[in-house]
Amino acid sequence: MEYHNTSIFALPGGFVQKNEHLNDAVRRGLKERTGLDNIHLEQFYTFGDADRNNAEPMRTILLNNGLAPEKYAWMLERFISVAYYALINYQDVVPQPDALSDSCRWYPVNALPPLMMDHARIVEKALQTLRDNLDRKLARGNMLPPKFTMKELQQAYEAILETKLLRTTFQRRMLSLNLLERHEKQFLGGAHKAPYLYSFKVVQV
Amino acid sequence: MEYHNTSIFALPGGFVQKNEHLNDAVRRGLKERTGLDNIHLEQFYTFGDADRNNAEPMRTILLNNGLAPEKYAWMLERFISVAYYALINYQDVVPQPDALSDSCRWYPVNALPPLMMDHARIVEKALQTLRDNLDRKLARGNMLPPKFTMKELQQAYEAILETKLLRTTFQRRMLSLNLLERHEKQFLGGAHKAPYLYSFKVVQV
DNA sequence: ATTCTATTGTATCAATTCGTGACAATAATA
DNA sequence: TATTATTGTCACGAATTGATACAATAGAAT
Repeated sequence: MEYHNTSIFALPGGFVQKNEHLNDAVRRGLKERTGLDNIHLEQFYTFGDADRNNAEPMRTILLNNGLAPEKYAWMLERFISVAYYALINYQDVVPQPDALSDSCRWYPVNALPPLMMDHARIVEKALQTLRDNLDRKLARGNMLPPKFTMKELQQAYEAILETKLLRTTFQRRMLSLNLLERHEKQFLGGAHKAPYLYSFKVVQV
Repeated sequence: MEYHNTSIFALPGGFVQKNEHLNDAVRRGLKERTGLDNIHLEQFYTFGDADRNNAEPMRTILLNNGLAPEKYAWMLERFISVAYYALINYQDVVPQPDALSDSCRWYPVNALPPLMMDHARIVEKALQTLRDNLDRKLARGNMLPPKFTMKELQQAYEAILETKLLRTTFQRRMLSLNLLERHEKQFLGGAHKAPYLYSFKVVQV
């Protein structure tokens, strides 16, 4: 997300209202930027160093939006950020900028613009959290369609872990995890045997 | 921790000062209650429901401490709690109550008094977090002395996971994790073969 | 219709890891 | 010196994993 006329890039975020549940505030933010609703959001860390807030960029942002910094003094103060990620299919979503920003769009994680404050660290921590114990996380995520092929599942793993996996071993392991339900075959592919479709079983708490 | 004359029990906690790092605030709280310093603290979740704060018990606590609720109105307001745990040897520590409480002591997790607000859920979440991927966590914790026997290590696992583990398998697995360094033997035990001492290798980032 | 092609579901087999039991090697004690 | 409980390690079958092979297709090309 880039703020108006500033070349300052940031992760999308927002403030929690006085009587709003923290989780609701995050859902609200997600809805505003993406239109998405009913998405599983995973809280992964709370960043609370006092010096992570930098009044300067914030002042610049306000000024470039025609807002008097004195009137929005609270925005320049120190705040604590509770960070969340969601797993979605980015092709389904065109993110919308908010009033302060002129662009909000997807970037590959390895080609992010320089981010303000400690936002790069936040991305790092999100990836780290996501990568360990991926199995249960993909099931709760919203990255794959309700029904998907084993190949799509494998590609999701490979994208997140940034490694290649062996097809047969992967398939055997996935099936043994007992998280998948097998459905009818999918016929509309190429000139080859059609794959089964799978879905995640309803969550076993 | 029990508040003065109230039968209200709570996990020890505190507020973050305006210019204090979040992590420092937690360290400060730990130091005040336990005298412990340089302990690895693991942040595990941030609890932010708006209705988790309940003004009533807080008002009772203030009144029973001779404090006027009007003067401490901010304490009755909604706040967000960032939760941390640490792994320590509880026998090394006698926790100290603070100004508002008349006792602060250890309880077995399965024999906790009824806790105020959502503190029982916080304990639950801490245990859950701790239990998965225990291997790396014990190494960073401060539960075991710098050098310990394989048996002590196993007992730590068994205490946390609340299961019995097989001695041979456990030993083999621990050694294969490549986290331990073996030292000289320990001679002061009973009438039997003396065990080796081990320590955790310096953290491999 | 028939052949061809790429992908998919499984089977197979060796390599590795794990569960289990056995056993020899002690420190202290009697 | 014998006794005793605990420890380090080995041994062996069972289970899991890595790697390769191969038959079964769904559609395209002939």
